[in-house]
Amino acid sequence: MIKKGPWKAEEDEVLVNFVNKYGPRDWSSIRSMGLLPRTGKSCRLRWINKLRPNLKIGCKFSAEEERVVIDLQARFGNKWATIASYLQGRTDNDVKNFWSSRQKRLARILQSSSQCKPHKNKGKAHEIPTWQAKEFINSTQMKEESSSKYQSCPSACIGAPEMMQMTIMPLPDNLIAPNFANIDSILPSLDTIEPDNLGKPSAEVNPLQLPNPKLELPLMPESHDPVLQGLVEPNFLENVSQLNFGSPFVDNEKLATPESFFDELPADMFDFL
DNA sequence: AATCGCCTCAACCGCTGCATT
DNA sequence: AAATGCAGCGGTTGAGGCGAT
Repeated sequence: MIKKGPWKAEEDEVLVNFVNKYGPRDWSSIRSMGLLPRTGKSCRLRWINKLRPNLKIGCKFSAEEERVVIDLQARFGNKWATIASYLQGRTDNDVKNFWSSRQKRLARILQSSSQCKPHKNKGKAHEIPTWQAKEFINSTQMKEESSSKYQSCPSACIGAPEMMQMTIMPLPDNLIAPNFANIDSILPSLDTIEPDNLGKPSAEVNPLQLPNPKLELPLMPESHDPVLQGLVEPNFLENVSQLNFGSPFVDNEKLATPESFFDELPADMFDFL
């Protein structure tokens, strides 16, 4: 009979003793030896995610870690184990959970911003009123039209004629922000990461929190979540107006109305941030 | 105080690649 | 070369906590 579900302290103890004695391998022998009625797979997962030494248990991702995950996800995609190898004390499960909850959060922001109905979670700090979302779109478009540096991505020309009639926030000339549509431009130093390090266990890679001259990621403005922080700041519109939402995944012809705009966006459009 | 919705986290599942037989 | 088992990875789900109403 194979046991599933939450682990008990006694089971953890048995598992730790096993690893101390035989090392983190031969997981299936834990069951065959009659030590635990768990699959080797389950034992391995428990060890990696909870019992392994030097894990950051119950510790939220710091702003720095969040920034690293966001940057590396843009570069590597959903290679959670690879990303986790750059974060000391974090597992692929941690990174995966962080990312998926962040995605849900962003998706909900877009969703609530695109619907003119009362917000279910009133009071949440990251809510965006619809009017803000609309100006968000407009200011982005105006930026596209007014700045030649965004012309490299024509698909950023989003919106419809009626949207042009909306109030436009003036764009301060002194604002400087990276062109997030080209994620590589904000990841210059990642080019220097040695490929040989990718995929290795964190103990073998230079974790971000250890001295690593080759991994110096550019700092975003101080924030907990760079996206949400930017959205709730007083200068929200000024910030978002700097963003280029050009995306190869957006079919411009479908973006006929402000209402349809958010529906057509890929859920991960904010990944550029 | 009760309810609801969201968030986080732990654990499982399915799949793939690799090593061994 | 084929079969098998194992390790590892990414996706998904469910439970519990927490804050807002």
